[in-house]
Amino acid sequence: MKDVAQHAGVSTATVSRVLNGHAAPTPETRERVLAAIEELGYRPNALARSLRTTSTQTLGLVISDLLNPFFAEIARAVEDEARSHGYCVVIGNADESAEQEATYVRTLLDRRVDGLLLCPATDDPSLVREVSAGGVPLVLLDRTVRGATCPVVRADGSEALTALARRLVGAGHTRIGVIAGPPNTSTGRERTDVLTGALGGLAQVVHGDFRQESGSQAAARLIDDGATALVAMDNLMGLGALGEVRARGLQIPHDIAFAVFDDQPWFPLLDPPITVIAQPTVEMGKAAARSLLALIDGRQPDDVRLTAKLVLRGSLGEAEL
Amino acid sequence: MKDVAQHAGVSTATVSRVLNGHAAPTPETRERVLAAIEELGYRPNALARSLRTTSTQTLGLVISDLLNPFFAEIARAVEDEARSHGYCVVIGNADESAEQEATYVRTLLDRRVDGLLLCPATDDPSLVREVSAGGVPLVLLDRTVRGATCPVVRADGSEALTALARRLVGAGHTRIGVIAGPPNTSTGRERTDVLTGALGGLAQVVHGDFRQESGSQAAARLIDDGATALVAMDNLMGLGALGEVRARGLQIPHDIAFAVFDDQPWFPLLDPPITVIAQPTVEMGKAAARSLLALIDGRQPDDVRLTAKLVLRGSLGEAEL
DNA sequence: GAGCAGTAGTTAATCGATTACACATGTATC
DNA sequence: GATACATGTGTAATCGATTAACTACTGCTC
Repeated sequence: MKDVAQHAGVSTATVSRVLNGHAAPTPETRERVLAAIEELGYRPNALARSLRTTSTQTLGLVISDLLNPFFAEIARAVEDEARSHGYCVVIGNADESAEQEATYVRTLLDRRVDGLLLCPATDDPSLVREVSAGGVPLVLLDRTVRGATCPVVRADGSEALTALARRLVGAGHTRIGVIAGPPNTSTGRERTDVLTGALGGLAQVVHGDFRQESGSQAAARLIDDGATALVAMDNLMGLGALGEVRARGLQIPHDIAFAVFDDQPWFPLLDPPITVIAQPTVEMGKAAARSLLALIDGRQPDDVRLTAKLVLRGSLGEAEL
Repeated sequence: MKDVAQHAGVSTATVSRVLNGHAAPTPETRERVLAAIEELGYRPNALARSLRTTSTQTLGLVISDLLNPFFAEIARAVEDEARSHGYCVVIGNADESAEQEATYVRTLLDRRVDGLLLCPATDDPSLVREVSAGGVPLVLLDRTVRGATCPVVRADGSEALTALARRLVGAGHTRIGVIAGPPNTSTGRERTDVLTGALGGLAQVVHGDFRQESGSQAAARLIDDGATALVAMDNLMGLGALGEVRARGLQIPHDIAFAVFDDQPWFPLLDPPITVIAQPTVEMGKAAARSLLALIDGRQPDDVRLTAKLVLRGSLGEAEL
């Protein structure tokens, strides 16, 4: 910057004003400065700028698993929305581990992100409290924690799950296997509660960990126990469960009905196409980013609850008639 | 930091020394400083530290599309490897647009990442030159550019493609549709060249853009032109093409043989399971991160070429006998 | 022509860390 | 007892920007 100033025959203050569009420099000075910048190929040091202004124009996003297309889509949406407002997004991968999540959150805070989006790995509120205590704007995404005091953006699957339950019961299923998420996550618990509630006593629940492998194992147990229908509570466990169904040579929907919470582009390609509860992922990501930006702006955004929808495709068999 | 120093009755220099494990402070002073840090809940400002040390312990990764599971997996692997060496990764989404790619690269440079991993959207070397001119360590991943002067990490699919071609020809296919990547990407061009070369005059090539939609369109044209086999050059175009095949009610492999470059966890679940050329994505990501860290370390890593493998699963029909 | 307002630009403090150098103290050597 | 050397800590410059406070100049009014 000093070089640029010297080159243009002005002070660094003037260069800074040109750079930030401040209300001072003569058009003529402006030109000279811009020419010098161009000539020297100068680029301002964002670190120094941020140190001085205490604003990094960066949002932190900590998610459970980048490999989960659900989160990848969310990340993508957050990023799009943030960029359109001049913000960058730094993504942290917590790998469904509370410990790694905490590490990442702290790293992002140390780097002074202007705000944080968090998909909490567990519903333990201590990390959230820590962030809030630091005064950093925080929005929870997809999942919440006990006694959350910050805005939350999530999808509401109650209606869809109830509708799904009604169909399964109506079709005469009496042993319905539910491959649930971990009970210490809000989504894991709530989805399962709603579904099992709506199924009356017909549900058999096995908990997985939102990963593929746990899906196959849970499916194996449930099938062994005589389930005639399977509902997986997220797409990765759904993938695992499908693998198990295939491995056993069972036909969907003839031998077993099948549904998944979360849609994926390839579900329609299976034979039969898989019935799902689709979450508005892109909307969730965008809404969360908007809430966070509002918070950074000093406004107080409301919680956002978007609706997940049941999409019938055929894998439930007669339940879809 | 000043507060901590005051609290512990020492100077900021000593606090800094304790923080960085420097070879000076007395165990007793150390304790006092650590106690003060604990008590005040002090966390060092990474921006200030980076400004002073000119090291951010951060790598930049610019990829074409986070929603493409291939890149998501790479991102994940890069991140793992980087973290295990104490580095963070900032991911930028170029969306297959050269312009957005350039914007992102510059943003990352402005933030003074210690090094950059780039999956270039086109084979135009100007951006790479710009980065190199800035003296920032750079490694290319998956794709290269014309006359690249930096380390490149990629997968070599020649053998696999040749083997695939041999099988298709051997099975008597005479109109083989190739859904190719954009000709201005190194992977798009090379894979297509190898395959069409190996197919003699039997290939019909339609170029897509590595996205799902272009895959369906290309498939539609090729099927209209009488193709009896389809090979998609990446997983997203493969997904699109599969959709088109299904939409037309064609049976794989009876009506049409099908193969995709890139594996996906759900390919084995289709009926029949899809034959693919699998790239060692995790290895690619890790290798790239390692190369970049070596470069940052002042060493000169060699290019890395990993081998992609043909995985036969049944979607080629008699070509697999 | 003195006084005042307005404009363009400079000087220097500041953000929060790191680190070269200086200094004080204690120990070993002759 | 003087000299040398090691050790632990403090002082202050520095990284590269922003910006409040100040100065210099121009032009206008009375």
